[in-house]
Amino acid sequence: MFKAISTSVQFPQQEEKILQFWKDKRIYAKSLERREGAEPFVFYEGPPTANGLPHPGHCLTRAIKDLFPRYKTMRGFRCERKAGWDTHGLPVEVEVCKELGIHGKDEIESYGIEPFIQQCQQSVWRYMQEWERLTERIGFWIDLSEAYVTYHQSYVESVWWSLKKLFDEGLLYRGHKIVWWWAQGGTALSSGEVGQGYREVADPSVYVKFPLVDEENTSLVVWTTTPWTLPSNTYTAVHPEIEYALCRDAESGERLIIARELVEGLAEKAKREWSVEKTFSGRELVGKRYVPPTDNYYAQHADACGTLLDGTRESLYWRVVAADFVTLDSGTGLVHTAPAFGEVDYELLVQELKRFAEDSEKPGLLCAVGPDGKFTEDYPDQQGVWVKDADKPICQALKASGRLLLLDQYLHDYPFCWRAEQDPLIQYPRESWFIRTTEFREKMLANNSKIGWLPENIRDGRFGNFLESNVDWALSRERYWGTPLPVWECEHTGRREAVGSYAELLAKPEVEGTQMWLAAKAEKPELPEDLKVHKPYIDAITYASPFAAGARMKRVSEVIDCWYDSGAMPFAQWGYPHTGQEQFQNAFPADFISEAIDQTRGWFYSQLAISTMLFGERQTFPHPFKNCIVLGLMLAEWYESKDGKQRFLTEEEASEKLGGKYVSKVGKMSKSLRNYRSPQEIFDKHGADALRWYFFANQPPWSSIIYSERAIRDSIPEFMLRMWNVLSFFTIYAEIDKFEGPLEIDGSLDQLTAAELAQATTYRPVAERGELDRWILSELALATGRVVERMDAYDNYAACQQISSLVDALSNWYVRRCRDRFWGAETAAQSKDKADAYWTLYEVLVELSKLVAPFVPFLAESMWHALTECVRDKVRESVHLCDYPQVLEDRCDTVLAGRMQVLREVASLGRSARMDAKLKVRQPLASVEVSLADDRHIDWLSEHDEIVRKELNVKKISYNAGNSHYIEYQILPNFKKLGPKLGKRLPALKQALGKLDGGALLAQMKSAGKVEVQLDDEVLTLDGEEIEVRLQAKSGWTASQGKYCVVVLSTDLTPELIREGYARDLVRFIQDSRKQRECQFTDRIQVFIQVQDEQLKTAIQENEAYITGETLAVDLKINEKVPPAVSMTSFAVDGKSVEVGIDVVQVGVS
RNA sequence: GGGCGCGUAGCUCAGUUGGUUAGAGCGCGUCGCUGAUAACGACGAGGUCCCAGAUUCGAGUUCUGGCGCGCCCA
Repeated sequence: MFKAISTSVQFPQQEEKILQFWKDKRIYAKSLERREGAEPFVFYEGPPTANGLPHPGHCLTRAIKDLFPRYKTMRGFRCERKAGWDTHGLPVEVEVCKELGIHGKDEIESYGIEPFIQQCQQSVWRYMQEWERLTERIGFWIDLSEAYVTYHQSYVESVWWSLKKLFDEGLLYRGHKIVWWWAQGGTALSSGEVGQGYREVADPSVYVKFPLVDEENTSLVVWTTTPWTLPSNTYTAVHPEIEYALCRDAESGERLIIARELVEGLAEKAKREWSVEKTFSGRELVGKRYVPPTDNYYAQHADACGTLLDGTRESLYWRVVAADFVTLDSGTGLVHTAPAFGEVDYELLVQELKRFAEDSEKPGLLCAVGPDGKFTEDYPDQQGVWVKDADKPICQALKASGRLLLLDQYLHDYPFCWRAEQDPLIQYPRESWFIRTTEFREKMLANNSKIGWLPENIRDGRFGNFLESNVDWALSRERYWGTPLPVWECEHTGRREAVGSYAELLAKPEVEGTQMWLAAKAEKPELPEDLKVHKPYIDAITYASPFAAGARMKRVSEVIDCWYDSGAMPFAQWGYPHTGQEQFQNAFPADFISEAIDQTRGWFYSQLAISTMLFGERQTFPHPFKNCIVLGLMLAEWYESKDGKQRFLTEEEASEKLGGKYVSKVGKMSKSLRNYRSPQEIFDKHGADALRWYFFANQPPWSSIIYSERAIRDSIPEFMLRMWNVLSFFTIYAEIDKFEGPLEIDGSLDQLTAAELAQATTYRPVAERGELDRWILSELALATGRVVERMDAYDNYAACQQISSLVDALSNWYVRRCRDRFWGAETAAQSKDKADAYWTLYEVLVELSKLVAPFVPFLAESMWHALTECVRDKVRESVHLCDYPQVLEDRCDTVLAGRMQVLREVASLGRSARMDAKLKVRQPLASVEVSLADDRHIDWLSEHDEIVRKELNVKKISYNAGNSHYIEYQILPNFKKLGPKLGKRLPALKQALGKLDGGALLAQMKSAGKVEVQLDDEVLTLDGEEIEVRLQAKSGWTASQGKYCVVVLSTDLTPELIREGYARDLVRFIQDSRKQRECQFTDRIQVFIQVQDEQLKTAIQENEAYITGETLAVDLKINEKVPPAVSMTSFAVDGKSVEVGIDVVQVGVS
């Protein structure tokens, strides 16, 4: 038996109950147990950091990460889901510094590294609870209790193992690199961090003259936006292919060298008159020596020379060199090169160094700036001055010495520290550790080419390009809270070795320093063991050097980039290879991962790079992941007052506080602006399913998604509520009719498949049921097939569209057209048709609950429970323990689908035509005529149009194809078919067909099966496939036209039809009264009517049986005495007044 | 400056190997239907499919060059 379910439902509360049910009954665990031994579907969780609050963007990733594992589990795979947390890195340190009120490395060190990292370890769990709550609330099933954690000893040791492997293969090395340097914080920043800090600023734009040494009164003109780098100038770069010009200044007579193309523009800017004396290629400039803008280094090294490989002599500094990176986009075509402060500049120096012989003097790295960002004694003029503060005095000095040609301002984007917004970053040379990823470029590309990227353009676009321009991975960080680089160095020889685990370290000869950890632990027993593999404890451990007798091996001081931690996750989550070898083998590579697009250079790369380097012996790509959905950016939507004074409101708040005067805004989500609402608000107001469905069904996941409360709210009526209403409808009548459903079945039940349901006594073979039943079951089967196909291709968006249109078909056609089958007086046991209707709707709902389970898991569970309550102990306790629906091929009926589509169009056009004629549907009409483009379905339609007659409230529908006098027929060529055949003659054919009588052509086609058309000198014969018939109602008729047909209304009304319409109006009014009186569906009533108008009275009397039947009235009391308890309400039917009152006489009679 | 993506109705977006009448949802307005419905249906916008060229019998769709926006990177 079923219990009626109310249509008013509070999804959020319902979801909370489902959460509790899942927890109490261990449903997630059971869903895994059920798949024990099944083929695995491997999912990797990209670890979030738990030291910040989760925001709406995380909801999307967590939703999509849940969807596919749920789906695959229902499809029969075993999908373990291990959670993970990213816990290392600069953001953690910065948070802790904030709390402690300290800034910069000096202060950390004086605070003490030991207490500092202890704080860091604590800090990473700050928002753990919020994260876990979000994860659970959105319905993301993942094993949080066994989460991997990047600071755990086993994880760190896995990372060490991998680094040792790279070290032993010569892939981990120490070298120079120009990094983005945060001088105040004393550290390099990762590219991701730098990217967050770009801001538009105005920098000085200076054009400086570099006088040539060997040509009097002639200067190179060089441009820079960083005057502070001029004291470290080393070379001037030109492009060998670009044309340069020697110009003469009309006034001063001095000669200047500038790229030919830029002469005029620059002269104008400088307000000078320059005449070009001659031009030459950049190649001719190469090697020319010049005087640098400041003499700090020049004074000492002006004539320094070295020996080249070919034995010739070359000056070390201040000459023109060739470089391909020089362009004419800005500047002068001559580029000031300071290798200490630019990556390309540095590269140029490296190239230069290669030209010199092994034993020669070589150019050094000129760098007049210290790591603190201040000038050193190498540039005494500004010693101790912060570089940016030196721009002005340097320009002044240049002006004084006559070297300054032009001073201007230049607007451009420049990076600042993302944590300290006032601190500009500078490029600066540092020694650091690198991984030789460039050696694996080809392999990484090959690996990438096999990955199933969604969207596909990531492979050859963003990600592919990134791999193409791969540079060695700058691995080390001069920080504290991170995986320590496991390299120990001999204090005498400088030789190094890597260590793969803590045990391996302790097994080294003459180990010392372990007591530091032991002492800390003794003092604070609560410290987690994991800290012993971190700074400073690990730094304390030394051992005897194998390279020099008596020397000690000491660890290098750096920690590593935390991106390496996350990229090592495929094996480190198991502690591989020290532990978890089997788990690793079983869960590598992943079938599926998903993160937002910002992970392209982050987790997607770190995983691919590490895996490619480490598991190169694997012959089959891709690894470590096969498919990856790259999610779009999540944008915030908010409302604000027109003057922008009140911002970041919800729509409700805005309309409340600001009246109508507000505007909506969309923008990037920003932590500092706090322009988004907590996900919890959405969960409380609308529920997790609404949010999930909005994410899955409203756009492909890789397009950017606006986190719009309104849009999320809209997904409730559009889809969820519609489905819920159908469920509610079913249960209301199933209860009234005592439909037993699966209770009829004595045999075994499990998950209510078609085969199980077929055991029921009143369940009839589908083939024996009516058109509508067969149709909706066919729609279900067809939709199931398409959903599975799309989901297997990781295309949730298209899958959702299939589900949506299925629910629309169910609610707006099947149920709508079947309602009276459920209202009949006979019970389901008595009436085959009624039983068919129940079984059909029941089965569709059961399968639908499984179909939507991965998408809206809460709603699906509620549906499943409502549908299975009566057989609870016999069937699976959760829809998530069921198998995903199978496509029942024998139920797919595409012919029926096509016919029903025409039928639905007839109904739709009929309503449209009625609208035009201002004839409301309650007014019955004698007939309509339907003109079809072809006669394929005519017979079927004539037999099965009862549903449309009811829908349109007409007595008769007549059909024709090609012989209606209401219709004009236009014949067009089928362009697709005839295009390749006729080519240029197609427009002529179109014209020729247009001139002929369409009706006649159609008749010809009918009788002969072909038409003949005169085209030029030729007669073309066209078959039915080669022409297209287009219908148009002739003017003057109430008609509506669609894709397949035209519907023409007969608007003639007889008095009888009019009276019938009156009766329907009355029924409608009585039903409304029942509703207002809150009558039960089965209550019997007495109807009192006071009516004077004779026509109306006749109408009521004539249709009494109809009226009482529809309204469950015992009888109608017309113009009789009304008991005082009955209140009368008057209303007008077609302008004729009538008073109606009702009284319940029998409660709940079924 | 480079790479990638996007530009279609008031808003958010679909638009399948090119086929002649370009769609959906939302919002808004009007009307209608309704004893499942907080729903639903119909009608309304008269769309320079960002612009310009090219290919083609035919271009929203392909190619080239612009313009604008977003993201990533310099």
